[in-house]
Amino acid sequence: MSQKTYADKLLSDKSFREDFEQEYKNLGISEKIAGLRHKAHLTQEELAERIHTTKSAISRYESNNYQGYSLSLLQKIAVACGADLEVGFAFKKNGRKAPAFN
Amino acid sequence: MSQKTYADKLLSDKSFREDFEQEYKNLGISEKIAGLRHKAHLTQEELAERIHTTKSAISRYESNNYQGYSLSLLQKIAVACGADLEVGFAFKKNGRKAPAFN
DNA sequence: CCCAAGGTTAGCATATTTGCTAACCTTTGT
DNA sequence: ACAAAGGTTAGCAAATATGCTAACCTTGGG
Repeated sequence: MSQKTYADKLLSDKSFREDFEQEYKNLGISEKIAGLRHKAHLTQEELAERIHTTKSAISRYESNNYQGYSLSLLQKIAVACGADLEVGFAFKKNGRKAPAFN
Repeated sequence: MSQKTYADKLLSDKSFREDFEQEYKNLGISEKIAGLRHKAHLTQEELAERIHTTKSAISRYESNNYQGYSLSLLQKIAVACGADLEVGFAFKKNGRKAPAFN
């Protein structure tokens, strides 16, 4: 069906993902978006329709080196996938793992 | 598609969606930013200097009806206050669960 | 081999955010 | 009363994100 996208690879190959997250200081957003979309069983085009944009915009958001995320668009994506967007600040604690979202 | 998902409900039930969007219009970000800044013992002006902007921009971000948050600026604020920015998606459970951040 | 589905990318006009200045308000201390 | 600190707001140019079209790539099925 679909080609194996970067986000797909990130989702399926755990060690690849860990390397990726160390190397790039992304917040991992792109992978989270792709993961959320897949859980909602939507294609990029279907998600795009729900938030009144086009599949190219979704692809851009799921691309690994994108920097321009806005909370408003992230929230539209969340709602369209039946989820909540959660945003918060956390002080680093020694050795403690970051809160798990999903 | 095959089944009526939660997202479908959000999309088809207008009043439900409006309530949802109203409630989560501004995720409480402004309060979280101000709280983080206070925990870091910084004034708006001091925080502004650290991220190379001005106090008016910080005030705008802490104002309760602002809509234009970008992840990049939120992350700068987090780092300047010695914290991490956490972003994630969570599927809704029954009732309202308080976000587990700080 | 073709074709279609799903995804990616480039390039552009428009919309929105950002940084900035300058003014203003409120509180606190002297 | 005055001054200063901390915060708010308006208004603007510049920077950046968004929506869009149109092309392209890759994979799987017939």
